[in-house]
Amino acid sequence: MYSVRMSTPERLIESTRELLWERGYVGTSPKAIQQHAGAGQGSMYHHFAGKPDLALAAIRRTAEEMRATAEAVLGGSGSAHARVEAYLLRERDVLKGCPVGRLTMDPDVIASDELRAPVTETLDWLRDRLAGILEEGIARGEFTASLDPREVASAIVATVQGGYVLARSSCTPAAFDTAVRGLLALLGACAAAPSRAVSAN
Amino acid sequence: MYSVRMSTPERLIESTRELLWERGYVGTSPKAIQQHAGAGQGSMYHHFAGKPDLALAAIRRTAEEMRATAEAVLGGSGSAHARVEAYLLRERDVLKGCPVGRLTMDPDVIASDELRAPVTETLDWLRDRLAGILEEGIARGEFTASLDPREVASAIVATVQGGYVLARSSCTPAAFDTAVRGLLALLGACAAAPSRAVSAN
DNA sequence: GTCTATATACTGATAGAC
DNA sequence: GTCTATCAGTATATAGAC
Repeated sequence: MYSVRMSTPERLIESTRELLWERGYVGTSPKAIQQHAGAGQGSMYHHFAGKPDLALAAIRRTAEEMRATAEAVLGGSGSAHARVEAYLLRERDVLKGCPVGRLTMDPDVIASDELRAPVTETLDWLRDRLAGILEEGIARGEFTASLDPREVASAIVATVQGGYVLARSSCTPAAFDTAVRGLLALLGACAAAPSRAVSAN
Repeated sequence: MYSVRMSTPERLIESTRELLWERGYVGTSPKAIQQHAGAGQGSMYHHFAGKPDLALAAIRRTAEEMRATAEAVLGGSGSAHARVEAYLLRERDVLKGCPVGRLTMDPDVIASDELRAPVTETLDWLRDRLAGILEEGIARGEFTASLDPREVASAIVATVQGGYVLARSSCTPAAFDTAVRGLLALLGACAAAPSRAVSAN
């Protein structure tokens, strides 16, 4: 239930965001949204064409927020490794899963080009952003040049998405952290050998 | 629609397995199962107590099958690295997602200890199996001893689960492969330096 | 903008005939 | 074992009063 000071469309969008995160698109009914938002049926259908329309607004906002959250960490200063590490170790509501990534398991979202678009764009953006940082890192001699930045970036995003799966499977946020530490250990081993880097200078 | 030679309970379980894979628990109705199985309402409720009971039978079988499929690759001969690589590169119905892992995004599955148990057990088993293989690999000098087998095993499972997310997000199986190649590249860089391994012998 | 009434189809199940 | 009938409740709206 949101503050009365939030407009009805706002409350509907925010309620939809929460319910989509918690129950997915298939598991979220207009009625549940209305009750959560404290809005009537007519009110919802006055402001939005229907469930897909409202979901689209909610998904777009969630996607945008996720990009902003990631950018806040990835756009920081520090070495490439430090920024990737900061991204992986940033605080997360691990047991709730990724509000964007979970939508890929929703058949009705995947079946709709419109609903899927913000998901695709966000994960693509994240992978490309990480790839750019990794490329910088390679150029600076932080990582061995043998790494393909795009492949490693994909592995990073996948580890995070899969980390949510492991955490939810075992009902322990620690399972997420374990996977992330495994990835960081592998990434750390790809630091360009210091001795060689030094001798190359 | 299954062969008439399959018993009704069998057809119901197999139909449930397919629908759970495709639409999840929340998105799968008893009616849809019955139609897919070519069975009537009464028939389904005669053999199973209800939707959760039937889903449990289906999930258990899917989990068992996944363990068998993984074991067929992981139990093979070859170096630890080769077996992990074979597991990661094995053929998959990538765009359909992981029939076990996708259940972690199903609120009703996660909320039920009984339905969640086979999921937890399977992913735990897979991580432990991989950890054992990695430990072997470290003992044989294939990987640097600085790696924690359990952490890396978690990262491997997570990359696979997240690979499905990336593939479904972009509707391209290649996205899965890209993430896997990234992980394999990182893992390859953790091969115990050959020169040092030789000099240590 | 919000409300109530109404509508069709589906959900998940029970009852009892055959 | 399978079938049809029935049921209370939900899903996803539309219509029209206020």
